[in-house]
Amino acid sequence: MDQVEIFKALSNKTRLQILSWLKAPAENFPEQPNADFENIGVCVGQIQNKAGLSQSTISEYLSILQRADLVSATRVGQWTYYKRNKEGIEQLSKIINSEL
Amino acid sequence: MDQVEIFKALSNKTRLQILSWLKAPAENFPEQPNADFENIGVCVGQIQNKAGLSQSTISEYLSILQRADLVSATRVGQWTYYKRNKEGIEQLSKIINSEL
DNA sequence: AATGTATATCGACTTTTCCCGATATACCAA
DNA sequence: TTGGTATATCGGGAAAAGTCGATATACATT
Repeated sequence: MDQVEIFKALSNKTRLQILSWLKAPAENFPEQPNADFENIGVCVGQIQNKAGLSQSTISEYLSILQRADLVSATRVGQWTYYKRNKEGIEQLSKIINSEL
Repeated sequence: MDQVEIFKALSNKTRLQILSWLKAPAENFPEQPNADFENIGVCVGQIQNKAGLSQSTISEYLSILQRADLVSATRVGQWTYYKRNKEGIEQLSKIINSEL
């Protein structure tokens, strides 16, 4: 993964917010029926509601975060659940500590 | 300082390189007469030579990095020396560890 | 099979970023 | 004070990102 792409993914207020919401889903989202968001993540619709941007924009933002390895996605039925990707974020932390 | 501005500053290959060069100036730049770059930093011209972009572009890039608190500048005579800003980079590291 | 819901993708428009050359400013030396 | 060097700022054209509404796709329910 290109480092520049990681930082570009983070260069947007809404995407930063999404990432911080996904750090503590229970504090930031109402409960979901049939899906434990601590394990599987939060579905696109909930993130969209909270962010207040259009569905297409949020879907694209989530895929930008995913391409940067900052979140991961799981499809279950008609829903896609996104959650924070611990490894990717640790990787970023390492880049900063070793290269900058 | 706005977090988004910090990540924007890092969303560019050349600016990331500059920052990594400034982490170890002695390894990345030829000696400068009359200026210890470990203490005071590296002048714009040397950075420009190494980066291979225009003078105006590099000057602007350095000021973007400075506004993000990632580097600091010292003017001495006709030269401006830029160096890595340890505090700003530590701050960034903290943001990532605590908020993302 | 038909309809409804969740998400992804497309096309378009606007705003921002990239990067340049030209010019301005600051400082130094003769 | 004139000219030279280093850096900053300005104006602009091309490329990328932000964001939307419309449409496509995928799945579930009847």
